[in-house]
Amino acid sequence: MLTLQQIKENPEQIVARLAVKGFDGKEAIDRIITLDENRRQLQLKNDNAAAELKKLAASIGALMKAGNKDEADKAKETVATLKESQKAIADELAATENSITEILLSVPNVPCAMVPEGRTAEDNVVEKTGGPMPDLPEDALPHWDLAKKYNLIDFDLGVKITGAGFPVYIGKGAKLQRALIQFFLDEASKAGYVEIQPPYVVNEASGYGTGQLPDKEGQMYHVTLDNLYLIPTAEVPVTNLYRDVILSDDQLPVKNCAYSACFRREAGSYGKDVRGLNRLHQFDKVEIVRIEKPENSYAALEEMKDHVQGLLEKLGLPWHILRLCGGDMSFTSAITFDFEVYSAAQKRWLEVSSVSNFETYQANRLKCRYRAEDKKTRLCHTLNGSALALPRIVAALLENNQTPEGIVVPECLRKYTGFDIID
RNA sequence: GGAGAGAUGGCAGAGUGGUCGAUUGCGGCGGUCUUGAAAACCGUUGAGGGUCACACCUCCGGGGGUUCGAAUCCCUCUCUCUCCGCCA
Repeated sequence: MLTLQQIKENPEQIVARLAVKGFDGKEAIDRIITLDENRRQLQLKNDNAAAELKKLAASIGALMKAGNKDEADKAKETVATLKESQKAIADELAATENSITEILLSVPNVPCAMVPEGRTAEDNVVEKTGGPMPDLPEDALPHWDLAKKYNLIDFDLGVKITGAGFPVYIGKGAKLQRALIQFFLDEASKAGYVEIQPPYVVNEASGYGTGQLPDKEGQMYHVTLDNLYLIPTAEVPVTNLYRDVILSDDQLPVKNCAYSACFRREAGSYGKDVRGLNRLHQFDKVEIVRIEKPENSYAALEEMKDHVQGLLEKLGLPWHILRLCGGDMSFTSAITFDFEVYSAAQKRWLEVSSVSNFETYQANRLKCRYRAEDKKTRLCHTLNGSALALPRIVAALLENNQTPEGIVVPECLRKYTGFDIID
């Protein structure tokens, strides 16, 4: 969530920037400012009353010790009335604070200055394109047919044992998965990311920390018996490692990577978007997470983009980078770049990575701070990105690399798969 | 699943109703000494709100209660640890 400080510093600018996201924040921001003024007054009243009560309690203690019971009893009476009025103030203060938090939670992050205006995915800006565009024959097969032809993935078996969206990878299909995971992790390590193996199940507090709760509750699998949630991305456990933490100078920047299976209910998805590997309830992903000082976060973002681009280049896939417009960005992001690869048989672009800077929005909820040079605590900037999500990479690899002889495995993966071709 | 113990500042660990936001040790920071370092010694060192800055207020796992007064007593929830059982 946004900080009160941010809002108070420049409310007009915040409202103007929120409009880029298609969010009308005028009312909320005005209300927050009013409530905050109110809060400070109540705080002052409350503090004074509390101070008075403390003094009285101490004096009663002294009177009792001195054996002056009458005086003490008299003082007790004053305390009783004062206490009642203090309680009323305290309640009002608490209510005001709750209202402020509630409104703050409903206001999305402010897009940074580089975010283009726009409402939908149509308005995203193609920033950069690369990779070899394959020239496939007309009868090229989509990946779901290839998966069947070479017995790599069995969607029906997944349905049998679990349900739609839970594919079973078999033989070279399974090995290809493992190879990609290993490749992505090794590349991340080379780039200086410390590998983390997190739990795949998190508690409620972690869900709130990264903002999946309360808004996106329906998107996570919930283990009701133990009130735990299956992670939708490793971002959740990894970022929450730094919840309620004050990082020292030598701990920054934090660069973590993590492989995890990801679980998403994807309530409301349908149609061609969910065919084959395009959208799954369980998939594999290597995530990179960074925690940075504010002044470094945009340089870090560029570094992350370069890293992801490098992966796609090594895999030899046609890619482009989209700078998401305000309307297509997530609630919590200040800026997001999506990477898409071209899946040549489906003849469509598939999103394989999303790299975002959350600035202090996520850190504020997480209470992830660092000790600045002036010894004060400041909120960190948090960033994350997929590097990369497997299913659509697999879809594109299968489709783009199909030949009459079989599916050619990219050079960079061969030492992990142990084979050059799927036939 | 059964039985028990516990949750206090970066860590360890005191504190069982009255200046306790909290003894002490370790760690961190600053200094003295030293060519430098170590050791020793001295000082300093939680977070949030509030203020121009002070003052002041809140926080001893969460919530509620008793009391003039609670880290300390009561209720409740959550979590952790130990032993037994089961098990990768």
